[in-house]
Amino acid sequence: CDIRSLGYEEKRKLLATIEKAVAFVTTMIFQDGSSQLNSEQVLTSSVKGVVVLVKNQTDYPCLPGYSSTDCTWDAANEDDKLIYLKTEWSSLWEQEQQAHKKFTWQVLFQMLRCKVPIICFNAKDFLRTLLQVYGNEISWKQVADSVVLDPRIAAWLINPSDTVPSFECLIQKYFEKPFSVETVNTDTGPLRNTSYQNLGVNLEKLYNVMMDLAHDLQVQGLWKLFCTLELPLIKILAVMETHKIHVNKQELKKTSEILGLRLKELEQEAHQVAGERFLLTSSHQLREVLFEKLKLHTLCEKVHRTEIQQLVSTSEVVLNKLQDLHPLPKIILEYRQVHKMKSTYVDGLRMCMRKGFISSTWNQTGTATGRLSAKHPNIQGISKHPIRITKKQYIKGKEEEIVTISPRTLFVSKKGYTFLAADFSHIELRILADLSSEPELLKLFQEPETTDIFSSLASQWKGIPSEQVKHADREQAKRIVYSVVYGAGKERLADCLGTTPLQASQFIESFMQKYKKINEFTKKTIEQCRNKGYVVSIMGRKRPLANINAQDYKLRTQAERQAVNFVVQGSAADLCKMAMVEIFTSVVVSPNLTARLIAQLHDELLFEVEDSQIQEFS
DNA sequence: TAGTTTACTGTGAGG
DNA sequence: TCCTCACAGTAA
Ligand SMILES: [Mg+2]
Repeated sequence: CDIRSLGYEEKRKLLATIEKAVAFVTTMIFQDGSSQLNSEQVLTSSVKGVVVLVKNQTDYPCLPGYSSTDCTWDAANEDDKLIYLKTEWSSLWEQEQQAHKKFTWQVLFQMLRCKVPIICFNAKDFLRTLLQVYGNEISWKQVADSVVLDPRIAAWLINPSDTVPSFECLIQKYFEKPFSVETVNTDTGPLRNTSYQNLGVNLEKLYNVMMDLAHDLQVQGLWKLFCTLELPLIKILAVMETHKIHVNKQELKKTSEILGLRLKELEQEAHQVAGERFLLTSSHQLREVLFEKLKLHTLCEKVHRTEIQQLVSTSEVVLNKLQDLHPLPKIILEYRQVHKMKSTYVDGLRMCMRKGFISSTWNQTGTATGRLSAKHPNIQGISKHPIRITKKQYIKGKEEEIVTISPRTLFVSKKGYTFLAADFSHIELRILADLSSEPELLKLFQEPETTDIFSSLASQWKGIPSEQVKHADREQAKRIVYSVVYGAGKERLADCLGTTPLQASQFIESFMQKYKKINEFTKKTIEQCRNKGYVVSIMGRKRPLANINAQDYKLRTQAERQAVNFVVQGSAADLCKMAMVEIFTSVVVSPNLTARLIAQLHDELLFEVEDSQIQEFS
């Protein structure tokens, strides 16, 4: 039904029906007539309305106890209602339209409030759009209270390596019966009968595929992970995406100019010492200058090569080794640092800016390990370290000024609010200690005198008193631990530490000797993966690794490293998500806390907290 | 032909 | 050594 044709009594009845529904299957409709179920990229055109299939059948197979045999596709229940809710109004001043608008959000509000599951492909986009359209009528805490199901996330839990690009792909892969998606692209008229029916058919398919996936999740022991972690996260991310972070626009413009000037200077210097003009940003051209013209690599033992083409690399580690041979590498190193800062953190951020604010897009199904990822901007990858650059003061004459630029300070909290971060301490290493039961490592974590795990580790490993552990020892211990655990070879570790491969191999050997149980853990993990074809994290998250039994050595050993890495990184992701859900929920249920979650940086949560609530929130 | 799009590659920031 | 995203150059 179209709610515009309903009378008062019918509207009242509809709201009552909604209360008693078993599920809502829904999609947004866009201006161009497409929906979230079309394979073409959405979000290019604005939202026009929402279509909801209200499922009312009483013999509905309840989710946890679902068995796929009672599900028949053609039995679209007659009690089911398909409703269209128009969310955009051309002329709001007409009283009749005002009434429609009010009723529309009453329906949507009811759907969110009544805890009946809302099934939606890309549910995060749906919830975010509701918050954006009804920002004044619906609060973020109300959205956080709703119950949503997203089959895309279910599919990703079953196999995190394939991300399911569209609804069509989802149907092809997971729908028991081979039906194709009905094309719904009629860009004329509000909703013509044909497209209306096709949408109904597709929503019915969406419902059924969600049921099938729910069953699969239960069979694979992923149901609890899905319900307690991933589903609540959908709402959290939707709410996060509606919160805008203020960035210092003037500062951004100014630093872009300063960095641009410095780049010009460095470019000049580079051309001068190279004796020719070339593009400093081109690794190909730089390689020609450094290695074909100047032949610097011949004066240096064992230089790193590129992955695919096996050419001599121009990466930071190589340039560091070449520093004493020629002035060019040092100039390039600084150029790269300044260029990265300008292109990614200053100009890149400006591109993401809308009216002085930014808001990242979060991807819940983009990683193979269960982590989140962010883009536009990638707020998880903003540089921590400030850089110092010398700025020539042309106006005042010969004076030089040193300015420091730190990308993170470009983000500013709202007036009266403060950024507050909470993070885990060495979560991956703790998980490793737990999973391996390595006694020496466990002891270090349990000892109250351990203030810094890597310092203690360096002390214990090298047998030197903890007071004598230097910063370099700590850094070395840190690198060795993570490198060895995830299976780095001696060459890679040597590159990483700046030592010889021989020394690196001795480090690996001595580490394995001292912490035998860690080595046993990696062996056991690989063995389990060989037997089952997949590895499992603490919360039961899975990663199938088809190459674990491959003939090809390179592919097989890669799968082995991925297996070990997944168990640790994936388990860490589980715990970080648990913390995220728990802390977010505690803010939602609090009647007075107004703190907003800004970002998740894997093991760190960043909030914006009202100044007067910092104590209570902490 | 000139200009745009796409995929791949190398590099470097985060964890 | 694993998992990401952004940017720039290059060739198709
Ligand atoms: Mg930390």
